[in-house]
Amino acid sequence: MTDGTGDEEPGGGDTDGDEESLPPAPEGAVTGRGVETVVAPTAGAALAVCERALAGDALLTVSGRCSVEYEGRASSSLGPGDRLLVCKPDGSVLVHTDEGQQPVNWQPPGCTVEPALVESAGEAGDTDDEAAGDVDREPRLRVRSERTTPAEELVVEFASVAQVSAYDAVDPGELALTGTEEDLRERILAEPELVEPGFTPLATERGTPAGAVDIYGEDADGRTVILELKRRRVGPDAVGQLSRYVDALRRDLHEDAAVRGVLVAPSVTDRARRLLAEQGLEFVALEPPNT
Amino acid sequence: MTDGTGDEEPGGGDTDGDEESLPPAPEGAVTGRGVETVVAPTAGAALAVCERALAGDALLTVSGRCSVEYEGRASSSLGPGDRLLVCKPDGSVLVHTDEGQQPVNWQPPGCTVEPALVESAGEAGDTDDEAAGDVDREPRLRVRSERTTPAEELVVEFASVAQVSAYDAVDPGELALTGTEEDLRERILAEPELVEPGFTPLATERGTPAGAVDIYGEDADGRTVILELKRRRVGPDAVGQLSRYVDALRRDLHEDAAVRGVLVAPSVTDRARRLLAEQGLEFVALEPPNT
DNA sequence: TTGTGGATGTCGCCG
DNA sequence: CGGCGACGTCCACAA
Repeated sequence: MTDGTGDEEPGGGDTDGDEESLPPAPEGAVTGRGVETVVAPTAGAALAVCERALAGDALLTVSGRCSVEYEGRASSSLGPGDRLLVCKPDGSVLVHTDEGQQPVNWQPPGCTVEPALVESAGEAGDTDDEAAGDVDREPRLRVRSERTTPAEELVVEFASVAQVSAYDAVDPGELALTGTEEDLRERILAEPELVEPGFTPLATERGTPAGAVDIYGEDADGRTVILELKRRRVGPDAVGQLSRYVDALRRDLHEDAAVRGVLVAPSVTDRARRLLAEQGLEFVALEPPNT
Repeated sequence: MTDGTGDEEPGGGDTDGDEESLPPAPEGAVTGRGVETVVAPTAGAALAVCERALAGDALLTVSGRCSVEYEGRASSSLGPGDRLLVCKPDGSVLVHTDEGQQPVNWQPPGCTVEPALVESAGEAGDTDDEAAGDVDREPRLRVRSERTTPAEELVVEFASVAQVSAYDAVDPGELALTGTEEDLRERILAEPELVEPGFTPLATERGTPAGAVDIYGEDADGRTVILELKRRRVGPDAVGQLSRYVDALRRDLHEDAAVRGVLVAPSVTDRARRLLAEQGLEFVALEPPNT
């Protein structure tokens, strides 16, 4: 399936037989162009779509009222709210609220993802009377994701599922990005005089005891020059980085003061400029090509 | 609308009248629990749902075959593939492929989002014959997002829309997170002897010419002590940070060698430990509470 | 608006 | 697997 225009239902993609009894598309499912969706599903129907998506390496999205618990490198708890859960076939999990570019909770690629039905939560201070609406005392959809090294667990429990979708996504596209630090390096290697007249690059990624230097070379007088490149305006952290490399290389070459350190970036903050001056380091304004 | 269990259609939420002629829900739309969805829509139907979602501050998701162009701080181009587009009511835009936790392209909150119909792309080396399938020579859905400072533009053009959904999400939830650097600070302020016997915190976020110090205090002998806190294992960058603060404070206090610098973190890499030793700085192993 | 540093940062590369 | 640094990093907070 490479043209994505057919009406194949997700979940039936590869019949590896590694999972017995994949559920059929639930009643109310709408399908087309690689999508299988149920709006306002029962918890059971939502579970069925989840299982079919996961078994068929489809992109799973669930919209609904949910709570989220995370435990691992840190711990977090998130009360009920309407959110979008995305589970990718590579094991990534995202929980997005209606705000912010970043997910409120997540799990990196490579995680296990296990959907299940659970009896209603009834955990944190629920009002036990029956006035809470039509979602209590019903089975709920819970999606649990886990990984190791480090051990991390994410649990999303839906009080109500607004929509569940499986999308059989095929993506051969490769992102072509320009304007990166790598582009800046290539620009300098092609035109070393952009740094200063007589500058000669000798190596990239040259190793020092403190790490690899972006560009290593020498100036018109034969002095060693280290370049630290940044694709955007730099602050104090970049100065510290350059400083470490210069110190390490001076020590390594056993000849003090013969190593110049140059920070190459579009611009520099005041504090960073001061730090550069204090340490006898230099700055050259140059930005990466963007086309 | 606060319970999210009704069947209100998104897009009709606030009739501010600032947009004339909001389109009606297109034919084939399925609604329920705050969701309005069309599977395999025409480009026109997809546009209608997009407009209704944006006008009603709903979470908009579009699944389909698309290409993506970005230009701004950098530039990128992404060829056709099946992806998930998410547009949030705060102006965030995400383009997710089937892999990776991070979006392949995005726009931060505060952007304008403008959906439109365009005549088929026909830009990059298309085969102009009619064998390309049923999506060419048809109007296409294009979503264009823009912001200023910096000027950035993102354009997503769909050759085929598999599904479009508007989700009227309401989220009052607040994330409660523990295990952060802030938690580590509070732990130290509550039990300063965890750093060393006789340590006395005097201030947090104390300013220096190099920036604010995490914890400022003095040891049992009355010497000034600076703490730099990290919630996880630290590398050379954290040493550089601490070093800057110590240097700045020594200069500021006009009394050399009277300032101790201590890095407090769960652990430290070899290289960072060496850097600490070289600069006469110290390390204390301590991690943030995680519950 | 800009500067500065934290983050469950994520991601890729390399040893 | 860990170290290291880039990233269109995003993000909150302070000046």
